Amino acid sequence: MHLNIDPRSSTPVYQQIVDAVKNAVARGLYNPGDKIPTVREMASELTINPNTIAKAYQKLEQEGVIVTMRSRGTFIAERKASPGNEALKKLLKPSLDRLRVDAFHLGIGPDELKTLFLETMEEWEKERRDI
Amino acid sequence: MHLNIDPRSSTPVYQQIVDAVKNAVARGLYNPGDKIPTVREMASELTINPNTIAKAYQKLEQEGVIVTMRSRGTFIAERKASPGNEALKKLLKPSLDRLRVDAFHLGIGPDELKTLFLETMEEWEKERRDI
DNA sequence: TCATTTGTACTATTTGTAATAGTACAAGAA
DNA sequence: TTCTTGTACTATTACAAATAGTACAAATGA
Repeated sequence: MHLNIDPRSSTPVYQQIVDAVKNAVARGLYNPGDKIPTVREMASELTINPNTIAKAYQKLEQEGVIVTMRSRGTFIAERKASPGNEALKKLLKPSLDRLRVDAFHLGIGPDELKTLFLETMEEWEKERRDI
Repeated sequence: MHLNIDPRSSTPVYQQIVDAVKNAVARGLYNPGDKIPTVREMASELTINPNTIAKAYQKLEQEGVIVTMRSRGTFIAERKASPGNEALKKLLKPSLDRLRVDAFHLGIGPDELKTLFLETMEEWEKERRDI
């Protein structure tokens, strides 16, 4: 579990941990059932207070990314199925709009953005062979 | 300038203003040369401290979204050209990756995400006829 | 049974950022 | 000059993040 945490970043450390774990799972670096380090282990690895790690794990569990089993450890959760849900798709709308706004102010038009998006999607699909 | 600011949000008020203005410009609601309210005007409209508005305007000027002219007011800047810049495109990579990760954890696969993305792009192009 | 492991809970403290309040200044317009 | 408008500065309050330290709860495993 090599996480790059930047204590000087404006995004909170616990949030960086949440993001990093979600990223690793989405990339297939961790699969359901895999054990991740204990709160105390990761705290000493990263020289971060255990409370901060615990907070990150609690958020990850709330989001259904991991499951914790007392005295056994913490594990990557089974992936939720639930596709086709319209409500869920709407959760992505703000991110998509944000992307469009950012692109605009970088001087990147709709066509270029489409290309960049499709390129990124292809990269992801190459890396993950297990989806 | 009807901005919806939520003082209880976790994102700072000045950042909400920055986002709202960038959003309005990207949607074509404001065009280069348009005057936006003065610091004091917007402060009294939104009942927010002028210092907070000033901070937002300073950030917007740093990003090249607006230009301020002392004693005249603040205006939407000319849009920067600068397309085709590889470095700029790389700035969008984190947002694109983030989108992919969020979609994954919502149970939305690559194909569905592509569809959602293209739908969003079409909506934007319908709204803006002046790009 | 009993020690160990592991996540959880709690309080106190420090630090940094956001926001407000109030005042004052600088530069251009009228 | 007077007014407008953005800018700068200090002080203060409020809140979230992070650390530190301690203790507890539940399951494991010898």
